[in-house]
Amino acid sequence: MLAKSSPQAPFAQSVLKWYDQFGRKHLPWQRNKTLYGVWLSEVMLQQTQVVTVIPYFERFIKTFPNVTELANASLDEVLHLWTGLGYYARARNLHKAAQKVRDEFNGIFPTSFEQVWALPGVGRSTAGAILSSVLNQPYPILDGNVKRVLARYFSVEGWPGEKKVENRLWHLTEEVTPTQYVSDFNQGMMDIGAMICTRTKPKCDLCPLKKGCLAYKNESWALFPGKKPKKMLPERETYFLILSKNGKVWLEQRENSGLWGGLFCFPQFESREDLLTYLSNEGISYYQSWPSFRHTFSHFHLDIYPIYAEQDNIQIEQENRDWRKVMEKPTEYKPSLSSAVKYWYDPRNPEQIGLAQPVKNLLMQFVRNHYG
DNA sequence: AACTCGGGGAA
DNA sequence: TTCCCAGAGTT
Repeated sequence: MLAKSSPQAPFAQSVLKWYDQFGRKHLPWQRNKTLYGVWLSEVMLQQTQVVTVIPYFERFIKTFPNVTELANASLDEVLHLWTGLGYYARARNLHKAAQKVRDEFNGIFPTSFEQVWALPGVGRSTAGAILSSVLNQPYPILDGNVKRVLARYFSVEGWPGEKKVENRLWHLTEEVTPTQYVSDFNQGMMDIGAMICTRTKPKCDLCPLKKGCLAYKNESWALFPGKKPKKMLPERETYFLILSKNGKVWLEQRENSGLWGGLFCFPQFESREDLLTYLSNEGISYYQSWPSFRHTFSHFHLDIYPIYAEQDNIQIEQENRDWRKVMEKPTEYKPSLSSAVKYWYDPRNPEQIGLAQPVKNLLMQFVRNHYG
């Protein structure tokens, strides 16, 4: 649980000395450190690179200067600011945690490890990162950087996704983390992982830890950490209906869990036939297929087939359009999402809502075609 | 223990 | 293309 090493131990001392000279000390969340700001940055940085996070962090801090303002915002506004960052459960948990701090801690961010760990979206590593960074509390961390540094230094075999390997790495980071100067040490470990002990072509000649590093000694950095067993990503397909009405577009809000949870999306159909049947039943006969594209998630490929249709000025347009015959079989329309909220989105006057990245891109395409 | 959850940078 | 990133929650 707690750090164990002496600050004078060679490992800790090497990291601390290197950090003093070369470490990163001016990232946006490192100036005027607060528990709120560092918590926000740590959640954003989960599975997300620093350069990607920076603009999102700046917007969040500007919009929500403190945890209470974040708690009092609507979830839609939070998701709107999170749009494009991915892993949207982080945003939902962030909002929930802010309300917990507001309601249970009187708006004061908690300072005990157990209380911070109990916040939604905060695991052991993130809790340790927050409290060590801001308050210098002696908790070790274990993110992707630290895993890579330790796996190489100690030649830890196996993929860190396996529980056994992860437990071994947690034990090692406890052993190596000093009981003092933990803030600088943890930041130093992450900086070494990000700047020196990189995934490919590590700069071992510049590494303060090369003296005791087993991978350096054996020239085996490429073997650590062990790789995730790769498997074929399944392929799925979906048909987006981009239905225009008086310059607005029909969106549905997805349910608050699962993929793109809480975000707004075009109505989806499992097949082209289903979509065209719906249009037919609505008396909409003009449509056009937009170019399909592939959107890849962490666990499957999604081939998206956008179909654009409009239902304004139908009678007038009727004569100038290249009409197509669509299916006439009457079928009940089943919403693609059971608890979906129907919503007419005005791209000229957009509400503060969350949009999945491909939806956002298609809406930009719509605006260019329709207005521009 | 295995699965679910995004999007993008880098090679 | 493939890998993986300041991981956590659910089943």
